[in-house]
Amino acid sequence: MTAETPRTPGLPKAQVRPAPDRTSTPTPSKVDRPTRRRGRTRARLIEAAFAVFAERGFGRASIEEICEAAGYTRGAFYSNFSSLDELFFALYEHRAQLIADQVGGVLGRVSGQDTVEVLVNRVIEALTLDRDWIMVRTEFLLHAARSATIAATMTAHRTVVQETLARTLQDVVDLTDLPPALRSGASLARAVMAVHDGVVVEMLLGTGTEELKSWLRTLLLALLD
Amino acid sequence: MTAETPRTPGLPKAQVRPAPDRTSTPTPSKVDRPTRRRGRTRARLIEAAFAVFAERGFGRASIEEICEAAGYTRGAFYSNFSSLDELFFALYEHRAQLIADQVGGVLGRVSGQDTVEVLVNRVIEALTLDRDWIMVRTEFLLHAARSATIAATMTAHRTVVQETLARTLQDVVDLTDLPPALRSGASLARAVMAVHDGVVVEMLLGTGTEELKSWLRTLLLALLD
DNA sequence: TGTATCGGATACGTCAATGTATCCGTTGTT
DNA sequence: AACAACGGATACATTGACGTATCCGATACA
Repeated sequence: MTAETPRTPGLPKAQVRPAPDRTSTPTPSKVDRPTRRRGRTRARLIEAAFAVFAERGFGRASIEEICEAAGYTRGAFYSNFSSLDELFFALYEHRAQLIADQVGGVLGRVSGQDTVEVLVNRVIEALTLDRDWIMVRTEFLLHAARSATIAATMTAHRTVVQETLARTLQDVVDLTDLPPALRSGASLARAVMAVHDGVVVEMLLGTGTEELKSWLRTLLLALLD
Repeated sequence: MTAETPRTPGLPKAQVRPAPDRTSTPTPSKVDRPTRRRGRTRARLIEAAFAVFAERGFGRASIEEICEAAGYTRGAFYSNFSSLDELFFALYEHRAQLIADQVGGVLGRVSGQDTVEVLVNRVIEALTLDRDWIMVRTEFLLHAARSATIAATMTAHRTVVQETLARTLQDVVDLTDLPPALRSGASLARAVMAVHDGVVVEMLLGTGTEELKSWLRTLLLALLD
């Protein structure tokens, strides 16, 4: 009940199952590709989970609540995931990928000779300050703190972003005089991420986005200039 | 069952109840002071909650689990708190107070003329890097993100620490050349807390305490020197 | 168009956790 | 020492969320 969003099926195609032993591949393009409908359902559940986790928190979110928000019943959930943790994990990977792409997009190709200020502005532009995402990310961080496996996943994603940042910040290394320990793109990237992580705490306590961007700029310039 | 810690009562004295209308104060020192036993029970429940929240997370911790860890039954809990949130709140206030005291203790009186490096070392010494506390604090931060009231509480506590830091950092303002926006004890304190908050994220992902202190020192020196 | 199969819905049993109502031992007072 | 009140334990009823077993409509392939 109270479902008003999807309710519109999709169009399957193939599945991941035990593979009915197709010795003679009928159509060369349907080996184990997951069904279309399935993909949509998964995606919708993940999106709904994002909203619910952001609003209620992981601890207080129930499977049913998420399904309701997505316009499905628990049957759909259990058909796609085996636990709430698994969904949470999938959600994190999905969004983290988006973030990485975004950062990569904005900082993509280094534009040769820029001033530090210009570089800082691009970096700030690239870093996310979306409150919902920050909240979900923070919950995930807490999970990582309790599971080496999850921590590894999160670290891996951070590394991707960090490396992108490092390439951009490589230029800064020569533009300004930095303490020895910070004289590398990698360590500068690590520093920028730390500052970002720190500033973001204030966002959770109510500071507005613009104010925070300004504060972030101040800090980064103080550090890098 | 499985209780092996307290189980030893305390000694009452008075209570907060509707006050039996004592018009003629019998003994001038027992107006509404909470019972001794009560205080101990509360304290033990709070300590147990700290351990349980740190290990299992707020979302997965049950009231019973905490009572068990404290050596009580749920009866004791409901006699002292009305919800898990309330206990969590009390726990936060308790620990936050300890932290504030500690920071105040270490940075208490400013020692006149120190080098920036010495000041930074004292600041680092003062800032907590206790993993359990960081985790509980992060959970609380997430609650604050969803409740203006809780956010206000947390901000208040941060302000206390920030002001202590500000007094200490007041000296730095003249010792080094900083960007205009950072030329005050208050903004420097805000910056130091941001860096601290940022570095602490790495701790949750597995970086060790010493490594982190070193990294924190690097960042603070780069910022302040 | 027929049909095997897939994806999600429905219905059910289970369990852990909650909150309350009540009881009993302990404590401080007279 | 007796007593009144307090603090915590015990017992109980309730509920909400979970996971599973099964069913039905939709879909792709022949």
